[in-house]
Amino acid sequence: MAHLAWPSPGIRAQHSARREWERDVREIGYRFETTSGAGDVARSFAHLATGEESGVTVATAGRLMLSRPQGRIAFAELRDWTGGIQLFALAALTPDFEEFCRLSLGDWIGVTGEVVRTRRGELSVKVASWELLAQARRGFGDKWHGVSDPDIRYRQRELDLWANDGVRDIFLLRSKVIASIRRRLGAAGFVEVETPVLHPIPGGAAARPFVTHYNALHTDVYLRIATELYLKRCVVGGIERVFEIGRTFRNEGLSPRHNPEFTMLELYQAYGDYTDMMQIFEDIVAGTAEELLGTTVIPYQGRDIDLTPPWRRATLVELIAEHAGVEVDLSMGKEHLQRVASSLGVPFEPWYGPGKLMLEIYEKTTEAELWGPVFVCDYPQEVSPLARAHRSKPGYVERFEPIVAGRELGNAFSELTDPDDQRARFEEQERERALGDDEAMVVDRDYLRALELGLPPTGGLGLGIDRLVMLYADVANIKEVLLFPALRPEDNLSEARSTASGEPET
RNA sequence: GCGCCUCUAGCUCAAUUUGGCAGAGCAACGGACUCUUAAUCCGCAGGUUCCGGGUUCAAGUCCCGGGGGGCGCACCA
Repeated sequence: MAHLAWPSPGIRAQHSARREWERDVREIGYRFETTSGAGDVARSFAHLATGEESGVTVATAGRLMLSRPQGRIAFAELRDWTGGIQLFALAALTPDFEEFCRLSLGDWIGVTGEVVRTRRGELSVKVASWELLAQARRGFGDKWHGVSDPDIRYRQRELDLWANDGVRDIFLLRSKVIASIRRRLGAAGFVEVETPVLHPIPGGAAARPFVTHYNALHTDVYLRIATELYLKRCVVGGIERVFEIGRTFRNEGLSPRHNPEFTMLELYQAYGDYTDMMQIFEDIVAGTAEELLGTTVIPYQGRDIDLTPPWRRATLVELIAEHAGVEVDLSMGKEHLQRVASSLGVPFEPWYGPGKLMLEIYEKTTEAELWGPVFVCDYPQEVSPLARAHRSKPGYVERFEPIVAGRELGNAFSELTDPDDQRARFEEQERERALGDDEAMVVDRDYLRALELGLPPTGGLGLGIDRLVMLYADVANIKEVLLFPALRPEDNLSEARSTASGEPET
Protein backbone atom coordinates (compact mmCIF):
# COMPACT_ATOMS: atom_id res chain seq x y z
CA MET A 1 0.00 0.00 0.00
CA ALA A 2 0.96 3.59 -0.15
CA HIS A 3 3.28 5.07 2.37
CA LEU A 4 1.85 5.88 5.78
CA ALA A 5 0.96 9.48 6.31
CA TRP A 6 1.72 10.66 9.80
CA PRO A 7 0.24 11.85 11.93
CA SER A 8 -2.93 10.66 10.34
CA PRO A 9 -6.25 12.17 11.44
CA GLY A 10 -7.39 8.80 12.72
CA ILE A 11 -4.44 8.46 15.06
CA ARG A 12 -4.88 11.96 16.46
CA ALA A 13 -8.58 11.52 17.07
CA GLN A 14 -8.20 8.09 18.61
CA HIS A 15 -5.59 8.98 21.14
CA SER A 16 -6.06 12.54 22.35
CA ALA A 17 -8.25 11.30 25.18
CA ARG A 18 -5.73 8.67 26.17
CA ARG A 19 -2.86 11.15 26.31
CA GLU A 20 -4.89 13.11 28.86
CA TRP A 21 -5.42 9.98 30.87
CA GLU A 22 -1.76 9.09 30.84
CA ARG A 23 -0.62 12.55 31.88
CA ASP A 24 -3.18 13.20 34.59
CA VAL A 25 -3.94 9.85 36.07
CA ARG A 26 -1.20 7.32 35.50
CA GLU A 27 2.46 7.38 36.37
CA ILE A 28 4.74 5.54 33.96
CA GLY A 29 7.10 3.31 35.88
CA TYR A 30 10.87 3.67 35.65
CA ARG A 31 11.62 0.09 36.51
CA PHE A 32 9.79 -3.15 37.09
CA GLU A 33 11.34 -6.25 38.56
CA THR A 34 9.95 -9.51 37.25
CA THR A 35 10.23 -12.92 38.85
CA SER A 36 9.60 -14.73 35.58
CA GLY A 37 8.55 -14.28 32.00
CA ALA A 38 4.90 -14.53 31.03
CA GLY A 39 5.38 -17.71 29.03
CA ASP A 40 7.65 -19.14 31.73
CA VAL A 41 4.83 -18.76 34.25
CA ALA A 42 2.49 -20.57 31.89
CA ARG A 43 4.95 -23.44 31.45
CA SER A 44 5.97 -23.87 35.08
CA PHE A 45 2.37 -23.95 36.36
CA ALA A 46 0.95 -26.09 33.58
CA HIS A 47 0.17 -28.80 36.13
CA LEU A 48 -2.32 -26.63 38.06
CA ALA A 49 -5.82 -28.16 38.09
CA THR A 50 -8.95 -26.29 37.02
CA GLY A 51 -10.03 -23.96 39.81
CA GLU A 52 -6.82 -24.58 41.77
CA GLU A 53 -4.91 -21.70 43.36
CA SER A 54 -1.14 -22.21 43.55
CA GLY A 55 -0.43 -19.95 46.51
CA VAL A 56 2.59 -18.65 44.59
CA THR A 57 2.86 -14.96 43.75
CA VAL A 58 4.77 -13.94 40.62
CA ALA A 59 5.71 -10.63 39.02
CA THR A 60 5.74 -10.47 35.24
CA ALA A 61 5.53 -7.84 32.53
CA GLY A 62 4.74 -7.48 28.86
CA ARG A 63 2.26 -6.11 26.40
CA LEU A 64 -1.49 -6.44 26.75
CA MET A 65 -2.59 -8.31 23.65
CA LEU A 66 -6.24 -8.97 24.51
CA SER A 67 -8.56 -7.34 26.99
CA ARG A 68 -11.99 -8.58 28.00
CA PRO A 69 -13.36 -6.37 30.78
CA GLN A 70 -16.63 -7.72 32.04
CA GLY A 71 -18.05 -5.51 34.75
CA ARG A 72 -16.68 -6.49 38.14
CA ILE A 73 -14.22 -8.95 36.60
CA ALA A 74 -11.78 -8.70 33.71
CA PHE A 75 -9.56 -10.96 31.64
CA ALA A 76 -6.57 -9.92 29.62
CA GLU A 77 -3.66 -11.56 27.86
CA LEU A 78 -0.15 -10.46 28.71
CA ARG A 79 2.58 -11.41 26.25
CA ASP A 80 6.33 -11.08 26.35
CA TRP A 81 9.13 -12.78 24.47
CA THR A 82 8.81 -15.96 26.50
CA GLY A 83 5.16 -16.41 25.57
CA GLY A 84 1.84 -15.36 27.06
CA ILE A 85 -0.29 -15.72 30.19
CA GLN A 86 -3.83 -14.67 30.99
CA LEU A 87 -4.41 -11.96 33.57
CA PHE A 88 -7.44 -12.25 35.81
CA ALA A 89 -8.54 -9.07 37.56
CA LEU A 90 -11.27 -8.61 40.14
CA ALA A 91 -12.79 -5.34 41.24
CA ALA A 92 -12.57 -6.52 44.83
CA LEU A 93 -8.86 -7.40 44.59
CA THR A 94 -7.21 -5.39 41.83
CA PRO A 95 -6.29 -1.78 42.64
CA ASP A 96 -7.58 0.87 40.23
CA PHE A 97 -9.74 -1.79 38.62
CA GLU A 98 -11.60 0.66 36.37
CA GLU A 99 -8.34 1.96 34.96
CA PHE A 100 -7.08 -1.57 34.45
CA CYS A 101 -10.16 -2.14 32.32
CA ARG A 102 -9.36 0.97 30.28
CA LEU A 103 -5.94 -0.27 29.22
CA SER A 104 -5.52 -0.54 25.47
CA LEU A 105 -4.23 -3.37 23.40
CA GLY A 106 -0.49 -2.92 23.13
CA ASP A 107 0.03 -1.16 26.46
CA TRP A 108 3.00 -2.44 28.44
CA ILE A 109 2.22 -3.29 32.06
CA GLY A 110 3.87 -5.07 34.94
CA VAL A 111 1.70 -7.15 37.26
CA THR A 112 2.06 -9.14 40.44
CA GLY A 113 -0.36 -11.74 41.65
CA GLU A 114 -1.04 -15.34 42.48
CA VAL A 115 -0.91 -17.98 39.77
CA VAL A 116 -4.31 -19.67 39.54
CA ARG A 117 -6.30 -21.71 37.07
CA THR A 118 -9.77 -20.29 36.48
CA ARG A 119 -13.00 -22.23 36.71
CA ARG A 120 -13.00 -22.35 32.91
CA GLY A 121 -9.54 -23.89 32.98
CA GLU A 122 -7.30 -21.02 31.86
CA LEU A 123 -4.03 -20.56 33.69
CA SER A 124 -3.89 -16.98 34.94
CA VAL A 125 -2.19 -14.44 37.15
CA LYS A 126 -4.76 -13.00 39.56
CA VAL A 127 -3.75 -9.37 39.50
CA ALA A 128 -3.01 -8.05 43.01
CA SER A 129 -1.10 -5.03 41.76
CA TRP A 130 -0.18 -3.57 38.40
CA GLU A 131 1.80 -0.77 36.92
CA LEU A 132 1.61 1.00 33.57
CA LEU A 133 5.00 0.82 31.84
CA ALA A 134 4.18 2.32 28.45
CA GLN A 135 1.17 3.22 26.40
CA ALA A 136 0.52 2.13 22.87
CA ARG A 137 -0.79 5.22 21.14
CA ARG A 138 -1.06 3.43 17.85
CA GLY A 139 -2.96 0.28 17.15
CA PHE A 140 -1.39 -3.08 16.46
CA GLY A 141 -3.63 -4.00 13.61
CA ASP A 142 -6.46 -6.48 13.46
CA LYS A 143 -6.28 -8.75 16.48
CA TRP A 144 -7.17 -11.77 14.41
CA HIS A 145 -5.59 -11.01 11.03
CA GLY A 146 -2.64 -8.99 12.29
CA VAL A 147 -0.99 -6.86 9.63
CA SER A 148 -0.46 -8.48 6.26
CA ASP A 149 0.58 -5.49 4.15
CA PRO A 150 4.25 -6.21 3.40
CA ASP A 151 5.06 -2.54 3.17
CA ILE A 152 3.97 -1.96 6.77
CA ARG A 153 5.49 -5.22 7.95
CA TYR A 154 8.95 -4.40 6.61
CA ARG A 155 8.96 -0.67 7.31
CA GLN A 156 7.60 -1.07 10.84
CA ARG A 157 9.13 -4.36 11.85
CA GLU A 158 8.59 -3.52 15.54
CA LEU A 159 4.87 -3.67 14.83
CA ASP A 160 5.16 -6.80 12.70
CA LEU A 161 7.01 -8.57 15.50
CA TRP A 162 4.01 -8.18 17.77
CA ALA A 163 1.18 -8.31 15.29
CA ASN A 164 2.08 -11.47 13.42
CA ASP A 165 2.71 -14.83 15.00
CA GLY A 166 5.94 -16.49 14.02
CA VAL A 167 7.81 -13.38 12.93
CA ARG A 168 9.78 -13.10 16.14
CA ASP A 169 10.48 -16.83 16.04
CA ILE A 170 12.29 -16.41 12.74
CA PHE A 171 14.66 -13.89 14.25
CA LEU A 172 15.19 -15.94 17.37
CA LEU A 173 15.98 -18.85 15.05
CA ARG A 174 18.39 -16.69 13.10
CA SER A 175 20.22 -15.79 16.30
CA LYS A 176 20.44 -19.47 17.25
CA VAL A 177 21.73 -20.43 13.81
CA ILE A 178 24.59 -17.96 14.05
CA ALA A 179 25.35 -18.97 17.63
CA SER A 180 25.38 -22.62 16.59
CA ILE A 181 27.77 -21.97 13.72
CA ARG A 182 30.11 -20.03 16.00
CA ARG A 183 30.05 -22.86 18.52
CA ARG A 184 30.73 -25.50 15.87
CA LEU A 185 33.62 -23.59 14.35
CA GLY A 186 35.06 -22.77 17.75
CA ALA A 187 34.96 -26.45 18.67
CA ALA A 188 36.79 -27.23 15.41
CA GLY A 189 39.58 -24.84 16.34
CA PHE A 190 38.60 -21.88 14.19
CA VAL A 191 39.30 -18.35 15.41
CA GLU A 192 36.81 -15.57 14.73
CA VAL A 193 38.25 -12.28 13.53
CA GLU A 194 36.97 -8.93 12.30
CA THR A 195 38.50 -7.44 9.18
CA PRO A 196 37.86 -3.98 7.70
CA VAL A 197 34.52 -3.07 6.20
CA LEU A 198 36.02 -0.07 4.41
CA HIS A 199 38.31 -1.30 1.64
CA PRO A 200 40.72 0.81 -0.41
CA ILE A 201 39.88 -1.38 -3.39
CA PRO A 202 37.01 -3.85 -3.53
CA GLY A 203 38.13 -7.46 -3.80
CA GLY A 204 37.35 -11.09 -3.15
CA ALA A 205 34.27 -11.35 -5.36
CA ALA A 206 32.85 -10.29 -8.68
CA ALA A 207 30.40 -7.55 -7.77
CA ARG A 208 29.87 -3.83 -7.97
CA PRO A 209 30.67 -2.04 -4.70
CA PHE A 210 29.21 0.87 -2.81
CA VAL A 211 31.56 3.84 -2.75
CA THR A 212 31.95 6.28 0.10
CA HIS A 213 34.43 8.99 0.93
CA TYR A 214 37.02 9.10 3.68
CA ASN A 215 37.47 12.79 4.46
CA ALA A 216 40.66 12.54 6.50
CA LEU A 217 42.47 10.64 3.78
CA HIS A 218 40.91 12.57 0.91
CA THR A 219 40.14 9.32 -0.81
CA ASP A 220 37.22 7.17 -1.84
CA VAL A 221 36.82 3.85 -0.08
CA TYR A 222 34.56 0.91 -0.82
CA LEU A 223 32.22 -1.05 1.40
CA ARG A 224 33.49 -4.60 1.29
CA ILE A 225 32.01 -7.06 -1.19
CA ALA A 226 33.76 -9.98 0.53
CA THR A 227 36.11 -10.68 3.43
CA GLU A 228 38.15 -13.17 1.43
CA LEU A 229 41.47 -11.39 0.81
CA TYR A 230 41.93 -10.11 4.37
CA LEU A 231 41.10 -13.51 5.80
CA LYS A 232 43.67 -15.24 3.63
CA ARG A 233 46.20 -12.65 4.76
CA CYS A 234 45.36 -13.82 8.28
CA VAL A 235 46.31 -17.36 7.22
CA VAL A 236 49.57 -16.02 5.78
CA GLY A 237 50.08 -14.48 9.22
CA GLY A 238 49.69 -17.87 10.86
CA ILE A 239 46.06 -17.88 11.99
CA GLU A 240 45.64 -21.32 10.50
CA ARG A 241 41.89 -21.66 11.00
CA VAL A 242 40.09 -18.38 10.70
CA PHE A 243 36.56 -17.21 10.06
CA GLU A 244 34.45 -14.09 10.01
CA ILE A 245 30.67 -13.71 10.10
CA GLY A 246 29.98 -10.28 8.79
CA ARG A 247 27.98 -7.96 6.66
CA THR A 248 29.02 -7.53 3.06
CA PHE A 249 27.63 -5.04 0.60
CA ARG A 250 26.93 -5.35 -3.09
CA ASN A 251 25.56 -2.53 -5.16
CA GLU A 252 22.85 -4.43 -6.94
CA GLY A 253 19.12 -4.68 -7.31
CA LEU A 254 16.63 -5.91 -4.76
CA SER A 255 14.91 -9.22 -5.23
CA PRO A 256 13.23 -11.85 -3.08
CA ARG A 257 16.66 -13.44 -2.76
CA HIS A 258 18.94 -10.41 -2.67
CA ASN A 259 19.50 -7.59 -0.24
CA PRO A 260 22.29 -5.08 -0.85
CA GLU A 261 23.75 -5.85 2.56
CA PHE A 262 23.83 -9.45 3.62
CA THR A 263 25.59 -11.63 6.14
CA MET A 264 28.24 -14.05 5.03
CA LEU A 265 30.36 -16.58 6.79
CA GLU A 266 33.82 -16.89 5.30
CA LEU A 267 36.22 -19.48 6.58
CA TYR A 268 39.79 -20.52 5.71
CA GLN A 269 41.65 -23.60 6.81
CA ALA A 270 45.38 -24.00 6.29
CA TYR A 271 46.60 -27.34 4.92
CA GLY A 272 43.11 -28.08 3.60
CA ASP A 273 41.54 -28.13 0.13
CA TYR A 274 38.03 -27.94 -1.27
CA THR A 275 37.11 -31.44 -0.22
CA ASP A 276 37.60 -30.36 3.39
CA MET A 277 35.25 -27.48 2.71
CA MET A 278 32.54 -29.87 1.53
CA GLN A 279 32.72 -31.64 4.85
CA ILE A 280 32.49 -28.37 6.75
CA PHE A 281 29.45 -27.35 4.71
CA GLU A 282 27.73 -30.62 5.48
CA ASP A 283 28.62 -30.39 9.16
CA ILE A 284 27.36 -26.83 9.51
CA VAL A 285 24.18 -27.13 7.49
CA ALA A 286 23.06 -30.58 8.58
CA GLY A 287 24.38 -30.25 12.14
CA THR A 288 22.64 -26.94 12.76
CA ALA A 289 19.40 -28.29 11.29
CA GLU A 290 19.61 -31.31 13.55
CA GLU A 291 20.35 -29.15 16.57
CA LEU A 292 17.72 -26.45 16.03
CA LEU A 293 14.99 -28.21 14.05
CA GLY A 294 15.54 -31.72 15.36
CA THR A 295 15.92 -33.25 11.90
CA THR A 296 18.05 -33.12 8.76
CA VAL A 297 15.03 -33.52 6.50
CA ILE A 298 13.39 -30.13 6.39
CA PRO A 299 10.29 -28.92 4.58
CA TYR A 300 10.83 -26.06 2.16
CA GLN A 301 8.08 -24.39 0.16
CA GLY A 302 6.03 -27.54 0.00
CA ARG A 303 8.87 -29.96 -0.71
CA ASP A 304 11.34 -31.77 1.49
CA ILE A 305 15.05 -31.16 1.47
CA ASP A 306 17.22 -33.96 2.77
CA LEU A 307 20.30 -32.33 4.24
CA THR A 308 21.69 -35.59 5.60
CA PRO A 309 25.36 -36.00 4.64
CA PRO A 310 27.00 -36.96 2.43
CA TRP A 311 25.59 -34.66 -0.25
CA ARG A 312 25.79 -35.49 -3.90
CA ARG A 313 28.94 -34.30 -5.65
CA ALA A 314 28.77 -33.72 -9.39
CA THR A 315 30.73 -31.62 -11.82
CA LEU A 316 29.41 -28.60 -13.62
CA VAL A 317 29.88 -30.45 -16.91
CA GLU A 318 27.92 -33.49 -15.71
CA LEU A 319 25.04 -31.40 -14.43
CA ILE A 320 24.78 -29.39 -17.63
CA ALA A 321 24.58 -32.68 -19.53
CA GLU A 322 21.83 -33.90 -17.19
CA HIS A 323 19.63 -30.80 -17.29
CA ALA A 324 20.38 -29.07 -20.58
CA GLY A 325 21.00 -32.27 -22.50
CA VAL A 326 24.21 -31.02 -24.07
CA GLU A 327 27.79 -32.13 -23.76
CA VAL A 328 30.09 -29.20 -23.10
CA ASP A 329 33.76 -28.89 -22.32
CA LEU A 330 36.29 -26.09 -22.30
CA SER A 331 38.30 -27.91 -24.98
CA MET A 332 35.45 -27.30 -27.45
CA GLY A 333 36.55 -23.70 -27.76
CA LYS A 334 34.73 -20.42 -27.75
CA GLU A 335 32.98 -20.58 -31.12
CA HIS A 336 31.47 -24.00 -30.50
CA LEU A 337 30.26 -23.02 -27.02
CA GLN A 338 28.72 -19.87 -28.49
CA ARG A 339 26.74 -22.09 -30.86
CA VAL A 340 25.63 -24.30 -27.95
CA ALA A 341 24.55 -21.24 -25.96
CA SER A 342 22.61 -19.90 -28.94
CA SER A 343 20.89 -23.23 -29.50
CA LEU A 344 19.75 -23.19 -25.86
CA GLY A 345 18.61 -19.59 -26.02
CA VAL A 346 21.29 -18.47 -23.56
CA PRO A 347 22.37 -14.86 -24.23
CA PHE A 348 26.06 -13.94 -24.13
CA GLU A 349 28.44 -11.08 -24.83
CA PRO A 350 31.06 -11.37 -27.56
CA TRP A 351 33.91 -11.02 -25.08
CA TYR A 352 32.83 -14.09 -23.08
CA GLY A 353 35.47 -16.79 -23.17
CA PRO A 354 34.71 -20.53 -23.10
CA GLY A 355 34.58 -20.58 -19.29
CA LYS A 356 32.14 -17.71 -18.98
CA LEU A 357 30.00 -19.25 -21.74
CA MET A 358 29.90 -22.55 -19.91
CA LEU A 359 28.93 -20.84 -16.66
CA GLU A 360 26.17 -18.90 -18.38
CA ILE A 361 24.80 -22.09 -19.87
CA TYR A 362 24.81 -23.68 -16.42
CA GLU A 363 23.14 -20.72 -14.73
CA LYS A 364 20.41 -20.33 -17.33
CA THR A 365 19.55 -23.98 -17.82
CA THR A 366 20.60 -25.97 -14.80
CA GLU A 367 21.05 -24.15 -11.52
CA ALA A 368 17.40 -23.42 -10.76
CA GLU A 369 16.53 -27.07 -11.51
CA LEU A 370 18.85 -28.41 -8.81
CA TRP A 371 16.88 -29.13 -5.68
CA GLY A 372 19.89 -30.58 -3.96
CA PRO A 373 21.66 -30.42 -1.79
CA VAL A 374 24.38 -30.95 -4.33
CA PHE A 375 27.96 -29.78 -4.58
CA VAL A 376 28.48 -28.42 -8.07
CA CYS A 377 32.19 -29.00 -8.62
CA ASP A 378 35.05 -27.90 -10.86
CA TYR A 379 34.45 -24.51 -12.42
CA PRO A 380 36.33 -22.96 -15.34
CA GLN A 381 39.42 -21.08 -14.25
CA GLU A 382 38.32 -18.12 -16.36
CA VAL A 383 35.47 -17.36 -13.94
CA SER A 384 37.37 -18.18 -10.75
CA PRO A 385 40.32 -15.80 -10.39
CA LEU A 386 41.05 -16.69 -6.76
CA ALA A 387 40.80 -20.48 -7.00
CA ARG A 388 43.67 -22.88 -7.54
CA ALA A 389 44.04 -24.80 -10.78
CA HIS A 390 42.52 -28.27 -10.71
CA ARG A 391 45.15 -30.88 -9.97
CA SER A 392 44.09 -33.04 -12.93
CA LYS A 393 41.75 -31.07 -15.23
CA PRO A 394 43.44 -28.36 -17.32
CA GLY A 395 41.45 -25.13 -17.57
CA TYR A 396 39.40 -25.93 -14.51
CA VAL A 397 39.82 -24.99 -10.85
CA GLU A 398 39.05 -26.82 -7.63
CA ARG A 399 35.89 -24.98 -6.74
CA PHE A 400 32.33 -25.89 -5.84
CA GLU A 401 29.05 -24.25 -5.00
CA PRO A 402 26.55 -26.01 -2.74
CA ILE A 403 23.10 -25.71 -4.32
CA VAL A 404 19.94 -26.15 -2.29
CA ALA A 405 16.44 -25.44 -3.61
CA GLY A 406 17.84 -24.05 -6.83
CA ARG A 407 19.99 -21.48 -5.09
CA GLU A 408 23.64 -21.04 -4.32
CA LEU A 409 24.11 -21.38 -0.61
CA GLY A 410 27.77 -20.54 -0.85
CA ASN A 411 31.00 -20.96 -2.71
CA ALA A 412 34.28 -22.68 -1.89
CA PHE A 413 37.61 -23.60 -3.35
CA SER A 414 41.13 -24.77 -2.94
CA GLU A 415 42.69 -21.34 -2.65
CA LEU A 416 45.14 -20.06 -5.20
CA THR A 417 48.41 -19.71 -3.30
CA ASP A 418 50.95 -18.90 -6.03
CA PRO A 419 51.62 -15.13 -6.21
CA ASP A 420 52.74 -15.15 -9.85
CA ASP A 421 49.67 -17.10 -10.94
CA GLN A 422 47.50 -14.76 -8.86
CA ARG A 423 49.08 -11.70 -10.47
CA ALA A 424 48.40 -13.13 -13.91
CA ARG A 425 44.77 -13.83 -12.94
CA PHE A 426 44.30 -10.28 -11.67
CA GLU A 427 45.75 -8.92 -14.92
CA GLU A 428 43.37 -11.11 -16.90
CA GLN A 429 40.53 -9.64 -14.83
CA GLU A 430 41.67 -6.15 -15.70
CA ARG A 431 41.60 -7.05 -19.38
CA GLU A 432 38.01 -8.26 -18.94
CA ARG A 433 37.13 -5.05 -17.16
CA ALA A 434 38.48 -3.14 -20.15
CA LEU A 435 36.26 -5.29 -22.39
CA GLY A 436 33.18 -4.24 -20.47
CA ASP A 437 32.87 -6.44 -17.38
CA ASP A 438 32.32 -3.88 -14.61
CA GLU A 439 32.32 -6.64 -12.00
CA ALA A 440 35.78 -7.89 -12.87
CA MET A 441 38.40 -7.63 -10.16
CA VAL A 442 41.27 -5.20 -10.00
CA VAL A 443 44.87 -5.93 -9.04
CA ASP A 444 45.26 -5.95 -5.26
CA ARG A 445 48.98 -5.36 -4.62
CA ASP A 446 48.65 -5.69 -0.84
CA TYR A 447 47.23 -9.13 -1.36
CA LEU A 448 49.92 -10.14 -3.83
CA ARG A 449 52.62 -8.96 -1.42
CA ALA A 450 51.01 -11.14 1.26
CA LEU A 451 51.04 -14.17 -1.04
CA GLU A 452 54.72 -13.58 -1.67
CA LEU A 453 55.30 -14.29 2.03
CA GLY A 454 53.80 -17.71 1.43
CA LEU A 455 50.24 -18.98 1.78
CA PRO A 456 50.12 -22.69 2.62
CA PRO A 457 47.62 -24.92 0.83
CA THR A 458 44.30 -23.55 2.07
CA GLY A 459 40.66 -24.43 1.70
CA GLY A 460 38.14 -21.61 1.93
CA LEU A 461 34.41 -21.22 1.84
CA GLY A 462 31.71 -18.62 1.93
CA LEU A 463 28.19 -19.30 3.17
CA GLY A 464 25.21 -16.96 2.86
CA ILE A 465 23.72 -16.85 6.34
CA ASP A 466 20.51 -15.16 5.21
CA ARG A 467 19.81 -17.88 2.68
CA LEU A 468 20.57 -20.59 5.19
CA VAL A 469 18.06 -19.09 7.61
CA MET A 470 15.54 -18.88 4.74
CA LEU A 471 15.84 -22.63 4.34
CA TYR A 472 15.46 -23.37 8.03
CA ALA A 473 12.56 -20.93 8.44
CA ASP A 474 10.88 -22.14 5.23
CA VAL A 475 10.42 -18.65 3.77
CA ALA A 476 10.74 -17.64 0.12
CA ASN A 477 11.65 -13.97 0.56
CA ILE A 478 14.96 -12.82 2.05
CA LYS A 479 13.12 -9.88 3.62
CA GLU A 480 11.52 -12.34 6.02
CA VAL A 481 14.88 -13.11 7.60
CA LEU A 482 16.17 -9.52 7.68
CA LEU A 483 14.80 -7.40 10.50
CA PHE A 484 15.03 -4.22 8.46
CA PRO A 485 15.35 -5.11 4.78
CA ALA A 486 16.36 -2.51 2.23
CA LEU A 487 13.36 -0.57 0.92
CA ARG A 488 12.98 2.60 -1.01
CA PRO A 489 13.05 5.43 1.53
CA GLU A 490 9.68 6.89 2.35
CA ASP A 491 11.21 10.37 2.57
CA ASN A 492 11.81 10.39 -1.15
CA LEU A 493 8.14 10.08 -1.90
CA SER A 494 7.14 13.69 -1.43
CA GLU A 495 10.16 14.80 -3.42
CA ALA A 496 9.32 12.36 -6.20
CA ARG A 497 5.79 13.65 -6.24
CA SER A 498 6.73 17.28 -6.58
CA THR A 499 9.17 16.35 -9.34
CA ALA A 500 6.47 14.37 -11.09
CA SER A 501 4.04 17.26 -10.89
CA GLY A 502 6.45 19.51 -12.69
CA GLU A 503 8.26 21.44 -9.97
CA PRO A 504 11.94 21.93 -10.74
CA GLU A 505 14.49 19.89 -8.87
CA THR A 506 16.95 21.81 -6.75
C1' G B 1 16.41 -1.20 -15.21
C1' C B 2 12.09 -4.05 -18.03
C1' G B 3 7.21 -6.93 -17.72
C1' C B 4 2.78 -8.53 -14.96
C1' C B 5 -0.20 -7.79 -10.51
C1' U B 6 -1.62 -4.63 -6.58
C1' C B 7 -2.87 -0.04 -3.35
C1' U B 8 -10.39 1.58 -0.38
C1' A B 9 -11.29 3.87 7.57
C1' G B 10 -5.77 2.69 12.43
C1' C B 11 -5.93 -2.95 10.72
C1' U B 12 -8.38 -7.06 7.64
C1' C B 13 -11.49 -6.78 3.61
C1' A B 14 -16.41 -5.54 0.55
C1' A B 15 -18.58 -2.11 -3.12
C1' U B 16 -22.95 -6.22 -9.86
C1' U B 17 -20.71 -6.94 -17.13
C1' U B 18 -16.49 0.66 -18.28
C1' G B 19 -19.54 3.84 -13.88
C1' G B 20 -25.05 5.78 -10.12
C1' C B 21 -25.37 8.27 -2.18
C1' A B 22 -18.01 4.37 -0.11
C1' G B 23 -19.74 -0.33 3.48
C1' A B 24 -18.70 -4.42 7.18
C1' G B 25 -15.76 -6.82 11.07
C1' C B 26 -11.92 -5.73 14.46
C1' A B 27 -9.40 -1.63 16.93
C1' A B 28 -10.77 3.29 19.06
C1' C B 29 -14.50 6.27 21.89
C1' G B 30 -19.28 6.21 25.49
C1' G B 31 -22.21 2.58 28.21
C1' A B 32 -23.97 -2.67 30.32
C1' C B 33 -22.10 -7.22 32.21
C1' U B 34 -18.47 -11.62 38.51
C1' C B 35 -15.13 -17.17 34.68
C1' U B 36 -13.97 -14.84 29.49
C1' U B 37 -11.09 -17.50 25.25
C1' A B 38 -11.27 -13.53 18.19
C1' A B 39 -16.21 -12.72 24.92
C1' U B 40 -21.17 -10.71 24.13
C1' C B 41 -24.78 -6.65 23.85
C1' C B 42 -26.26 -1.24 23.12
C1' G B 43 -24.49 3.46 21.31
C1' C B 44 -21.02 6.84 18.85
C1' A B 45 -17.37 8.18 15.61
C1' G B 46 -13.99 7.23 11.88
C1' G B 47 -12.45 8.42 4.34
C1' U B 48 -7.43 13.18 0.05
C1' U B 49 -10.54 5.30 -2.20
C1' C B 50 -1.69 6.10 -3.01
C1' C B 51 -0.65 11.06 -5.85
C1' G B 52 -1.60 14.27 -10.33
C1' G B 53 -4.23 14.94 -14.79
C1' G B 54 -8.24 13.38 -18.32
C1' U B 55 -13.14 11.25 -20.29
C1' U B 56 -18.30 11.63 -18.39
C1' C B 57 -24.37 14.59 -16.21
C1' A B 58 -21.74 11.25 -12.75
C1' A B 59 -15.21 7.85 -11.52
C1' G B 60 -13.00 3.65 -5.97
C1' U B 61 -14.41 1.68 -10.89
C1' C B 62 -12.59 3.80 -17.51
C1' C B 63 -7.91 6.42 -19.93
C1' C B 64 -2.82 8.87 -19.35
C1' G B 65 1.38 10.09 -16.19
C1' G B 66 3.83 9.36 -11.44
C1' G B 67 4.80 6.71 -6.55
C1' G B 68 4.99 2.40 -3.02
C1' G B 69 4.81 -2.81 -2.52
C1' G B 70 4.59 -8.03 -4.43
C1' C B 71 6.04 -11.57 -8.20
C1' G B 72 8.95 -12.66 -12.62
C1' C B 73 13.30 -11.34 -15.79
C1' A B 74 18.38 -9.40 -15.54
C1' C B 75 22.84 -9.24 -11.87
C1' C B 76 24.73 -11.61 -7.70
C1' A B 77 25.40 -15.20 -2.42
